[in-house]
Amino acid sequence: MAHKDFSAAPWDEFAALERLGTVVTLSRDQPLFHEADRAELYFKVVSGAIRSCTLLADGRRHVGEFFLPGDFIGLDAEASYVFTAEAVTDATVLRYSRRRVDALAWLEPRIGHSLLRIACHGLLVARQQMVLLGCKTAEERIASFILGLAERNGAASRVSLPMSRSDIGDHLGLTMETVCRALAQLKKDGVIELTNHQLVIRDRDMLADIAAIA
Amino acid sequence: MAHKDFSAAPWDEFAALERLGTVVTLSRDQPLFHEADRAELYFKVVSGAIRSCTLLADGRRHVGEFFLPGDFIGLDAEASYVFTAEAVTDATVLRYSRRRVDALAWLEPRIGHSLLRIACHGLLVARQQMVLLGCKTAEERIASFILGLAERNGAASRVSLPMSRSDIGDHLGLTMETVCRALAQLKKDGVIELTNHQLVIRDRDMLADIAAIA
DNA sequence: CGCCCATTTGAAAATAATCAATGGAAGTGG
DNA sequence: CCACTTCCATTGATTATTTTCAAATGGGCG
Repeated sequence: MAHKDFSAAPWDEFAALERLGTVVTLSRDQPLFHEADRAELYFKVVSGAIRSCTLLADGRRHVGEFFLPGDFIGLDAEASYVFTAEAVTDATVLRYSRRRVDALAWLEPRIGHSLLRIACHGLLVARQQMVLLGCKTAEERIASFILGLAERNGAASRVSLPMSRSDIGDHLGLTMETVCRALAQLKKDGVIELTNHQLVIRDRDMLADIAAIA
Repeated sequence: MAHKDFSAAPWDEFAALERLGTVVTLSRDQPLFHEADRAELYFKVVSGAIRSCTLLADGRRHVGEFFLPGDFIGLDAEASYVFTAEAVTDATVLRYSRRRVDALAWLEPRIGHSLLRIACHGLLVARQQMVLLGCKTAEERIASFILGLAERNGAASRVSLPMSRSDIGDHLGLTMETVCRALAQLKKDGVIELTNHQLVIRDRDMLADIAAIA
């Protein structure tokens, strides 16, 4: 699951791990790993954006998450990865040996506890996404998505949208066209300003209203 | 997240905890805890079924999970519960002091590791559900749901449906009526037999086909 | 400058939701 | 034990949201 330093404390331990990481650079659409690969590595995004994808047999695609700088990838894997991770844009990530991190977790309860907290936070996010997918209309989904991105960016009103409209659609259970129309509606209503990959929140309260947060 | 003994080993530790639990009995629709309650307890289902619910401001409801005998509830909570847990049917659960379990986890890495594995498995299930909600048609959702229940029941072909059609609908992002129609269709096609709260899988391969598993 | 691809917009079609009525099972009280 | 009541499930008809199909626009990059 994605994770930012929402609570500083549990990360002190991970700071010590940083230097164990190896830098990996990815270009747009390049895979970091594939579904069913043996999960031998953990990653942390340094720059750019990564998406996790799952494909159904007939080609339908689901984008589970967008990983942004600071987010960890694969910490929650079991034996194999259950999704493919691909670069949304050119990106750099740090690569860690899972074996080494896990060994540390056994020796040092604080590390293990950090991993657990990250997993639990991932579950929290996953549950919100399930509510979004299970209950919300197209416009509500888009509004929720924008607010979520803004929060991850320190509640800034300027939000970067590095991913394509299709990526957004596959993440929100909508088609590209529906994403466009919902964004156009929000723009028309003066709630957001929008250029292709940059967005400004003009009326956060209205946006939160539309998002129909639980 | 829900959890069964999908892998026996990490549960040996928990077996030792069993005797710390207190029995709680619930009657149909009775809440076990509410969203936003301080999370001071963990639970394990002994009999019956529990559902986790989230309500939007306008009354739309999402059922996150159905917890069946053997499943744990609340292991992944942060400070407060993020959903309400209610009895689907009359049920009995075991109640554990979270404080005590967590203390043990700090002392004993194996306990902590068990908690982590449960959380990761919860994420796995959550991701599958997001794919279901994000990509699948009504009939595919119902087929996936039935298969999921059957698996949790040891891949038996006889499956109990203790929950109402509305519960199923709110879990799958469908209305009660659509659930009925999809079930009727599967019945008509001879894939399942169905009486109100009991279901028999007649053609598992066909059902798996329809489910459009990744 | 021009090409290519992503995005946007429009019109038609489809899936699921809503509205409405009926059927049936479980539970209550006489 | 039966009649009654209530709630849940089912089925049908209509509506609505979103998808699909199609075309046009526009931005970014060579």
